[in-house]
Amino acid sequence: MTSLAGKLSEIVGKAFEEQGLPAELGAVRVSDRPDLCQFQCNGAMAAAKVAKKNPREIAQGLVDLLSRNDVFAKVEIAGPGFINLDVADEYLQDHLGGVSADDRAGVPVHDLDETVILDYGGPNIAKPMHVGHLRSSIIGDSLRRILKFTGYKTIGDVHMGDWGTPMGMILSELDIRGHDGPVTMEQLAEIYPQAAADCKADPERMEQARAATKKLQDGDEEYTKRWRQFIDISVEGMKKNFDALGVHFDEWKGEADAHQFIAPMIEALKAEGITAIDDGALIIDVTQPDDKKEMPPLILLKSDGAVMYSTTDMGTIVDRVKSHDPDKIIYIVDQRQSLHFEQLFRAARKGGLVCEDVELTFAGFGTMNGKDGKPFKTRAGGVMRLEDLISDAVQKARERLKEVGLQDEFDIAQKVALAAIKFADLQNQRQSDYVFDLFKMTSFEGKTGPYLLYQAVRIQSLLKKASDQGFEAGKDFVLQDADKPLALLLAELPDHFENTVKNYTPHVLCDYAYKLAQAFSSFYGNCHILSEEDEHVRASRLALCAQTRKQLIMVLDVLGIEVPERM
RNA sequence: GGUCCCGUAGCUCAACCGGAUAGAGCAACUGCCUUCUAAGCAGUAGGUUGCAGGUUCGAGUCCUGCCGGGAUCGCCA
Repeated sequence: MTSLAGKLSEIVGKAFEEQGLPAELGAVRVSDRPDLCQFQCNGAMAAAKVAKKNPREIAQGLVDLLSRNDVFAKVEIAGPGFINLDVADEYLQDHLGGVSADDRAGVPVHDLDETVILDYGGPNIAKPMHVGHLRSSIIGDSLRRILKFTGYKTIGDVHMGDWGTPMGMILSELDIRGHDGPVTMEQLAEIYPQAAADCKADPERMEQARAATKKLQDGDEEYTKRWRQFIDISVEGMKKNFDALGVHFDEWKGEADAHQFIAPMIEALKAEGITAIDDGALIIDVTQPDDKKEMPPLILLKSDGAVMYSTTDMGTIVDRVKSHDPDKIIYIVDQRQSLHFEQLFRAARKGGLVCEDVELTFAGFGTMNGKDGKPFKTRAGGVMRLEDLISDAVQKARERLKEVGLQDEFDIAQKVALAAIKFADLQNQRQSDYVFDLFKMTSFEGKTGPYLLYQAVRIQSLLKKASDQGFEAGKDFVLQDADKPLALLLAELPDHFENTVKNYTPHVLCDYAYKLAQAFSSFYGNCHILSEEDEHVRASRLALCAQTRKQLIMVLDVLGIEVPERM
C-alpha cells in the first residue's frame, strides 16, 4: 500500500506517458495551497522546459485525459501550468477504508531480509552520562525503531569508548595514588576528570597515560583485571541511565571488543600493500585523485604501537561483517567527527573490509549548544547529568498531574516527562546544532511530546465513552467537509515514513505527528462526535478518531515515546 | 590560511526534486470551559529569508562575490 499522493502519482504518471512524457513528471504531492486544491502536480512545467513548449498547453492535454477519470472531483490548470487536483469523496473514503483495515496504516514493508547495524549511544567509561549523550541515544534508538518497523533486521550497538587513552589515564592515576582493589563509580567519577586534567596540563603525565594504555592493550594481567572491574561498574551505571530513557541496545560492545580482530586485520592490510609508516605510525593513505580538500591518512597504529579509535573502528567493522553480514551500518555520532568517518569509510573500502554494496552511513548530529551558542554547560561550568534532567522533568509532570486533579501516578509522570524530553530533541533537524533549553525541554504545552500524548489520550477517553454508549467506529467512512482535513492528513503517513527512512531524519515524523495531533484537536473542537445525530456520520467520525489514535501511537512508538492511558 | 556547515518573525525552529500567498511553537494581545480531558480551540499582530549580483516562466532552496557565526584540518574520541 502507499499514500494517497502515491496512488495519484501513478494515475497521473500514466497520463504523462500517454502524452509521450516521462511518468516521473506525473509526481503528485499534497497541495501547498489547500484553499485551491487538495493535490498538485508540477510536472507539466518541467516537461515544457525540456520540450520548449507552452506549459499550459501541455497541462491542457493532461487535464483532458485526467478529467475523464472519476477518481477526480476536480482537475484544473492554474498559474503557469500547475495541475490542481481534488479527489472524489468516494475515492478518499475508499482509500481511508483500506488504510484503517491495514494494521500498518498503509506504510509498506521492506521485505528484502536486510540487516542494518546502528551505532549510537557511545557512552564513555568513567564519565557519568550527561545531556550531551541525549542526541545520539535518542536519535539512534528512534532510527532503530523506524528501520525495524520498516522491515529491516536491526541491531543497535552501544559502542562504548573503553579502549583508548582515557583507560590509560585512569590506570596510571590508580598507580600514582597507589590505589588497590576495586573502585566505585563515585571514585571513578572523581579519578577520571583529575587524571584527564593532569594529562592535559603535563606532557610527562600524558606519556604515563599513553604507556599505561599500551600496557593494557598488550594484555597486562593486572591492568586487565582492574580495567575489567571499572568497565563493569561503569556499564552498570550506563544501563540504569539508558533504562530510564527507554533506549534499547541489542549489543553492549565497545572499542575493546574489536581488539581480537585488529592484529589479523593489520596483517591483511599490510599484505595488500596499502599501509605505510609515517612518523613512526602505521597509516593508510585515503586520498583520492579528485579530492579538493586535504585528506589526512587513517592511523592504524600510533608510533608507540598502541591502537586508537581509528583502529578500533576498523576492527569493529571487521567484527560486524563477520558476525552479522550487514547490508548497512549507520553511525549516529556527533557531526564534528565527520572527517574521521570519511577516512574510516574510505579505508574500510580500500582495505576490502566491506563489500561495495554495503552502505556505510555517517548520520551525524549537531552539537547541543547553550543559549550563548557555545557547547552547553551548566552555570557551574559543568554538564547537566542525564538523571538530573529526567528527574527534573518527572517532578514537573507530577506537579502538573496534581494540578489537573489526577492522583499522582508515577507511571504517567514518567511517560509525560520522557515524551517531553525525547520530542524536544527529536523534532530538531538531525544535522543542525540546537540550543539546549531546560525550560523548553520540560514544557508540556505547544509543540511538545505531552501535547501529542494529550491528543491520543483524549481520543482514548472519547472512544471509551462511545463504547459505553453502545456506539462503534464504522468500517466505512462518510466524510463531511469538516472531516476532510484530518482524513487527508491520515492518508499522508507513508510518504513521511519514506522520507524519514531515506534520510534518517526522525524530525520528519515528529512534524507529521504534530500536524496530525493539531488537525485532530481542531476537528475535536469543531465537530460533534458523540452527539452527532446521523449514525453513519457518527460511526465514520469515531473511525476517524480511532485511526488518528492508531497512527499517533504508531508514530510515537517509533520515536520511542509511550502513550499513557490517561493524563 | 584550506575545506565544510550555518544565517528565515523579538526568541527557538520548519519548509519533501526549484513551485503559487515562507509555516509552527514560545513570548504579546482578543475571545472560548453548562456536549465528548482548556496539557486545548478560534483569532490578531509580528518577515526585504544576512547583503549584492546571476540563472529560471518561477529562488529561502541552484551559481558567484561579500559580511557575520561555527566546525574541522595525523598519533584525543
